[in-house]
Amino acid sequence: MGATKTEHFTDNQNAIATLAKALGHPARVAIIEYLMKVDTCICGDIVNELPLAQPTVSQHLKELKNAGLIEGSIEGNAICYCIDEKALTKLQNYFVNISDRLEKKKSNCC
Amino acid sequence: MGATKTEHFTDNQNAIATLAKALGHPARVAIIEYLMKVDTCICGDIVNELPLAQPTVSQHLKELKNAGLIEGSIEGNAICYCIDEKALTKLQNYFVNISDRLEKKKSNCC
DNA sequence: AATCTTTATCGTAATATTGCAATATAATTA
DNA sequence: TAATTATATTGCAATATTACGATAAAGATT
Repeated sequence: MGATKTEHFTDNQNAIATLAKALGHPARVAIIEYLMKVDTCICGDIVNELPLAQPTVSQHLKELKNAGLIEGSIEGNAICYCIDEKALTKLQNYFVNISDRLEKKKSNCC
Repeated sequence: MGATKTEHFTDNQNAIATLAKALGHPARVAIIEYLMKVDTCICGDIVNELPLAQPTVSQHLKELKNAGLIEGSIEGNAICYCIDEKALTKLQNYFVNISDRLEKKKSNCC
C-alpha cells in the first residue's frame, strides 16, 4: 500500500488531480507566477528567483512540465520555460464550472 | 530535508498550494464531485461511493476539511459533509485571473 | 444496559515527495 | 580544445502521503 489507486477513478478526476497536485507546492505556484510576471520567457533566472538550490528547482520544473503546466525549449546553452496555457485553461474551466453549479444551488447545506 | 520550505513563499502562494494539494488526489476530487452531485448533503455515503476503505475515506475527508474545501456537521449519529464554497471560489478567482492575464499576453513564448 | 451504526483515530507498511551535494551533460566562449 | 556556463541527473536522507486493519468513541436502537 501507499500508492494512489488511480485506476478506480475517472480520467477527468485523475487529470484534475494531476494538475492540482503539480500546483500543490508553493515553489511551483511561485514558478508559475514568476513566468506570468516576466513578459519574456525566462530560463534559469527561476533558480535565482527561488530560495531553493538549483537541483531542487530543476526537479520542480520537471514536475510542472510533466503535468503539462509549462513547456521548455532549448535556447542555445539555456532552456527557455514558459507557461502552457492549455493546462491552466482546463483548470480555469473546471473551477468556473463548479462555482457556477454551486451558485445555482445556493447552499442548502446540512 | 524533506519538508516543504513554506516560510520562503508568500501567504497567497502557500494558500493556493494548500488548496491545490488538497485536490491533488483523485479520491478527493471524486469526493468534491460527489458532494456537488447529490443535492442534499451526504455523510458516509461517500464511503460507499468510493473504492476505498472507510478509514482511508475518513482521512481524505479530514484533509479536505483541513484545507477548508468542505465542512462537516454532526447530524445525530452521522456527520454531514458539504462543500465550502469560499475555498472553491478562491481557486476559481485565482485561475480566472491567470487565464485573463495570459489571454492579454497572447503567448510570445520562447 | 447491551448492541448496533457511524465515524474517527491509531499503528504500521508501502510508497512518494522534498531538498541538496555531487556529478553528469551539453552548448559557449576563451 | 580547455575552461566556463546552464541545466539535468544521481544518490541519499528526512519527511509526507496513501492505504487499511484494528480499535475507539459516540449517538441510536433494541
